[in-house]
Amino acid sequence: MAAVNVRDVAALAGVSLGTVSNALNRPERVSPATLLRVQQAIDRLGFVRNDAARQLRAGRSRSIGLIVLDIGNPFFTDVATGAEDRAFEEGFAVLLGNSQGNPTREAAHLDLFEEQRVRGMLVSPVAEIWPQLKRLRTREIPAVLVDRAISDTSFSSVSVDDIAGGTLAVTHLLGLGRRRIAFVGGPTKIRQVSDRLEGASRALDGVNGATLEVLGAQALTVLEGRRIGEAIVARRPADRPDAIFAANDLLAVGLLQGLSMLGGLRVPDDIALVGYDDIAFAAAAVVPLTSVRQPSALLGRTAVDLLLAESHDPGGFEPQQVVFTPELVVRASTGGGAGAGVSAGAGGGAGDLAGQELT
Amino acid sequence: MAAVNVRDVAALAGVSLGTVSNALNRPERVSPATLLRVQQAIDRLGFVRNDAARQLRAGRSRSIGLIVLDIGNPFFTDVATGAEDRAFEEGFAVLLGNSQGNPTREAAHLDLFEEQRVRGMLVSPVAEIWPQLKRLRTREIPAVLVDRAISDTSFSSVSVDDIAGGTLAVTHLLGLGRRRIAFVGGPTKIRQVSDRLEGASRALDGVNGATLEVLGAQALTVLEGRRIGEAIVARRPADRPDAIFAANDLLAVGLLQGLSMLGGLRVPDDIALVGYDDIAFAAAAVVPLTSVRQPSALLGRTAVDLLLAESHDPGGFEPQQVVFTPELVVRASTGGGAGAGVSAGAGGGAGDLAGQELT
DNA sequence: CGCAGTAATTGAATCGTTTTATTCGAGCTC
DNA sequence: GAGCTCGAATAAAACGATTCAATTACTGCG
Repeated sequence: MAAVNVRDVAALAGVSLGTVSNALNRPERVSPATLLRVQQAIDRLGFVRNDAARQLRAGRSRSIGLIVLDIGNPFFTDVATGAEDRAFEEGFAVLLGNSQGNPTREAAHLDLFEEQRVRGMLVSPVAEIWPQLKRLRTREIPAVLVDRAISDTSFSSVSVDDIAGGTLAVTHLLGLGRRRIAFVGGPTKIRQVSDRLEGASRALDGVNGATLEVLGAQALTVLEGRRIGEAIVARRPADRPDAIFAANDLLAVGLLQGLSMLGGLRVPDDIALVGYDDIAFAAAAVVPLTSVRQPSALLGRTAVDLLLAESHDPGGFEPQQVVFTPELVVRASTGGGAGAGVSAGAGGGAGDLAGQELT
Repeated sequence: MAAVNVRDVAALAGVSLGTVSNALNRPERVSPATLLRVQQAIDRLGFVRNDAARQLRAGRSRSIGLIVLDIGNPFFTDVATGAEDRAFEEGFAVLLGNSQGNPTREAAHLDLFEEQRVRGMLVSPVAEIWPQLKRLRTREIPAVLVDRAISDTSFSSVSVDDIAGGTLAVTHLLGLGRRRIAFVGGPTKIRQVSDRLEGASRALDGVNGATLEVLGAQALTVLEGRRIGEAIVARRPADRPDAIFAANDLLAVGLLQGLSMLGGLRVPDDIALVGYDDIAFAAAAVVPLTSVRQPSALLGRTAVDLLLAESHDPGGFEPQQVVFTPELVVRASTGGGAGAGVSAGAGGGAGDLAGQELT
C-alpha cells in the first residue's frame, strides 16, 4: 500500500484515470454522481497527489525558493515569515536557503533550487549574481531581489527607503524642539547606514539653528553604542547633543545604557533617543525606545506577489521596484510615553518580545 | 531553449541518453573520453537536471519538511538554521512551514509537504498529530519530533533536558555561596517551566540551609520580570533572596531592570541572577547575564541526521530519543566577569547579538 | 584463431499525473 | 427517423530522468 495513485482510485471508483484527473482539477466537467464516487474512492484509499508527476507534466512546480543572507537576523526572519505566509495562502511551498553571507553557498543554493524547478526565487544577494539570475530567467525562473538597491531594473525588487527613515527620525526630534542632533552609526560603507545619515541631514534643511554631528561607530553593536554613550557623558554638558539618532536599535540600546544607566543622564529629558529597526527589544528597554520600523513581513509578502505575477505572465510582466516607507514608532525615549517610566510606549505592535512565548 | 533535457545532451554528445544518465550518476561506468564529451555538452547547453522527473522515477525526493511553531522565536530560528545547514550538506532542500501555533495551519502544511513527497518531516507539533504522523509513516515518510516530550516512543525526537538545566543554574548559584534562592517563572503548566523548577529544586537536595522560594509569573516577558523585580525591592532587605533563577532570559532582563536600574540593588553583589535560553541580548545587557544555553542549532542538525538515518533504512531503524544537556554560560550577573561592569562575560559564543549585522 | 569475460553503451520500459483527441450516447430538431 | 449537438467519459500520448536487460566492442588466454 506504499503508493496509491490515480489508477488505483480510478479502479475503485470504476472510472478511467482521466476522469479522476478531471474530478481533481476540473470538477465541473464531471457529473455529480461520478464526482462523488471518485471522492469516496480517494478518501477510502487515502490518496495524495504526487506533486513530482504533476510538475513534471506541468513543467512548473508549486514551490518558490527563498535565499537569505542570515536567517538568524530578525529582519530576515520577518521577511521569511511574510513570504511563507503569502506563499502558503497561494498553495505554494517555500524552500529555505541560508547563504550565511557566503557567495559559494549562495550559488549552490541557486543551483539546488533550480534543480527543484522552483517557480521563482526570492534572493537577498551576497555577491554580484546578475549573470546567474539572468541565466535563470532564460529558463523562465523569475527572481525578486530583497532589500538591495538595484542598478539593474530588469529585475523586480522590494526594499525599504532608508533615506526616508532617516528623515522621519530626525524630523521627529526637531519637532520636539531639539536642535543639537547627533547621528551615531557606521561604518558608512554600509549602504543602509549612509542612507539613513543622508535622510537625517535632509531633515535639517531649512531648520534654522539645527546642527547635525556625526559620531562614527565601528560596528552596529550594543557595546559600541555603550562606548559612544560614555564618551558623550564625558563631555561638558554644553557640548552634548540634546538628541541622538542611532543607525540601529542595538546602538541605541547601548547608548541608553551608556548615557542613562552608567552615565546618569536622563532619557529623554537630557537627551532624546531614536533607534532604527524596531527590534523586539526596543519596546522592552528600560526606557522604551522610539524607533523606525520597517515593514519586514510585508516585504516578504510583496516579494511573493511580484514573483507570482511575473510567473503568471513571463512575457508581459514589467519588473517593479517596490520601495516601502518606514514608519516611526514613538515611545518613551523621545517622550512619547511616560517620562522615563515603565509603561510600554505608543507603538506596541505585533512582534513585540513582550508577548513572545518560551522556547 | 526553454527546456534542455538529457536527450538534448545525448544528441550533442553523440551518445544515447542512457549514457548521459550514467555519466551523471555513475561516472565510473563511463569511459573517460565519453564522460568528457558529455560534460562538455552539459556545459554548452547549460543543462540542469529536472528533479521532478528524477524523484518521480526514484519515488523519493531530495527535500525535507520543517514545520515549526514560530519561526520568529529565536530558538526555532536556530533550530532551522542547524537543520538547513545539515540538510544542505547532504544535498537536501528544506521546505519551511510556519504553523504559528495553529493546528489547522499545521495540518495543512503536513498535507502540502506530503504532496511534495518530502523525504521526511521535522515537526515541533502544536496539537496532537500522532494519527497524521502515523499515516505518513505508512507512506514511508518518517517524522522526527523537535523539542517535545514524547510519550509515543515509536517516533524519534530531539529535545533538551530542562530539568538538568534548572539544576545547572541553581547548583551554580549555590556554588557561589548563595542560599536564599528564588525561582521566577510561570505559568507552570508550560512543561519547560515546570521542568526547570523541578531541576532547581533537585539542586537543593542535601545542601543545608538552602531555601527555594517560588515567585510565580503570569508570563515569560520583560515587563513581568520588571514587575517582580520591583516587588522584591519593596521587601525588607532581610527578606530578599540573595540569588534568582529566572525561567527565561526575558524575565531575567526584566528583573535586572527592576532590581538594579530602578530599584538600586546591585547585581550580582546583592542578588545574583541566572537566566535561561542565552538569547542574543543576554550578553549585551547592562550587566551581562549568566544564562543556560540550549544547543538549538545542534538540535536541528541532529534531527536531520535521525530523519535521514530512518529514511535510509525504514525497516530496521530504531527510533531514538535524543536528549541534549544544556550548558551554563557564566557572565557578570553571577560575578563571572567584571563586577557590574561593561566587559562581555565568559561565554561569548557564536550567536551573540554583538556581532550581528545591520538589517 | 576462437572463445570467454569484461567494459562500455544502448534502447525500452517505467514512475504518476495531465491533457488532448476521440468515442459513446442521449436528447433535439426538422 | 436521420442528422446534430452537446455532455460525459475514455484511451493514449506526453513530461524527463533512471534503470535494467540486452547488445556491442574489446582484451587476453588457451
